[in-house]
Amino acid sequence: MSSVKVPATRMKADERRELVLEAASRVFGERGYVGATTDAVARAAGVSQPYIVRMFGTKESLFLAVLHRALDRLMTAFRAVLAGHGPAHPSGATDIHSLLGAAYADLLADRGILLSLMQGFILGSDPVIGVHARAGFLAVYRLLREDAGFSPEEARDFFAAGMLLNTLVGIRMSADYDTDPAAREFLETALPTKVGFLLSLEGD
Amino acid sequence: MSSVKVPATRMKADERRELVLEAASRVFGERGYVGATTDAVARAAGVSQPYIVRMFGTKESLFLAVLHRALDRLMTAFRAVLAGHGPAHPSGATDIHSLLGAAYADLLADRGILLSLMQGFILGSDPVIGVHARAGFLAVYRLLREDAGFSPEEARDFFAAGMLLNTLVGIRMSADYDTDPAAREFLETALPTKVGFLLSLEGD
DNA sequence: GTCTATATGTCGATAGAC
DNA sequence: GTCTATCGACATATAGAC
Repeated sequence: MSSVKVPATRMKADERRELVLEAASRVFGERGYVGATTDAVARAAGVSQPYIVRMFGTKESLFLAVLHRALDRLMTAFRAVLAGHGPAHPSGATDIHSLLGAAYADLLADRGILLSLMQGFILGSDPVIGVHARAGFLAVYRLLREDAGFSPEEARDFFAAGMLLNTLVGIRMSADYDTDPAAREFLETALPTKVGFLLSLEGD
Repeated sequence: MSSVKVPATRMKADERRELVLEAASRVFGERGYVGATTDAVARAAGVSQPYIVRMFGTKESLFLAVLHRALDRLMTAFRAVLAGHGPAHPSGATDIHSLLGAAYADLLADRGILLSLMQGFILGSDPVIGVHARAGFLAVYRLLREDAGFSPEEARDFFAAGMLLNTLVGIRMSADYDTDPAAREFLETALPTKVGFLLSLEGD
């Protein structure tokens, strides 16, 4: 087993950047901001650790890039729904609530997006990351209130459902699906259309 | 300023343990599991760092103790409500939903409880902590379903509201209360009876 | 019961070659 | 655009005194 590092094939900056951000989202989502190492991100992206630092300057700005990428994906998906360009709801529902909820759950497909979002959300006490996390959170809130026409109570309940989804993914509730009836009941109640997909993500 | 370390006054093991757990809850809640250092916990508790390790063995088992303490507080508060011994609801409501919700929000008084709970919840991928976090989460779920008589949908919605509260505290949304109308509206909608208290917790 | 001193390991970041 | 080598800071855990 020769684990000699072969130089990664040259790539344009933008492509490599997106590739690294995707890897970083998964790593930050799994281990959290502090727990994730730039070395783990580098290995996940197939490049060297100093190159990660070279590209993003610091671990902190790498995380900020990951956070903003996640927020961009979220806002883009929501705007597509509001413009009538979003995917159909699995149950056939056509109301905005259901469609936005489904769009949010669909972000699960891009592993790490919701998890790194959530990691950012609990870093509110960090003087730099906290500012960005709150700004992003509130931007989504405004989109719901102003563009989607939600009432404050509807927006609150929508966010509550979203935070529950984030938490269920973060706690890896699907790991107990087969062995604990309560876990199974909870998952079937909270995200009936996504349980199968969650279970297919075995081993992080 | 002589910062020479004076030996902490001798104390019985149980008292010191509770004192350390309270300090550790705050530190873990603010910085997360990985971000918190045993040294920061030690300083917050007024003892030396090696003594923390001596008491709990490892940082991991210290966190597990913090997690279980938080779950104990939660379950105890809920059982008191169910036994009719809980505090009254600030709005005068007497239904179980409102009373349990108020009991949950009251845990905010013990700084760090809800935050370290949430920290545990997003550590599901950790092979040790994840197991304890899921077990605790599901124990609360069973209490709601079996002892409080909630339907699966009611339990889901109750948890959703709880996870939203945890997230709002974690992201320090109250930091934007005065400067961002959206933050203000959200906080007033999501936890009308607790905004004042949250704002009084200036500076973590 | 509690401390000081320190070994050991790890991580982010820099220097510099190709 | 990408790598290897390495420095310096910090954190957990151990050893052992009081």
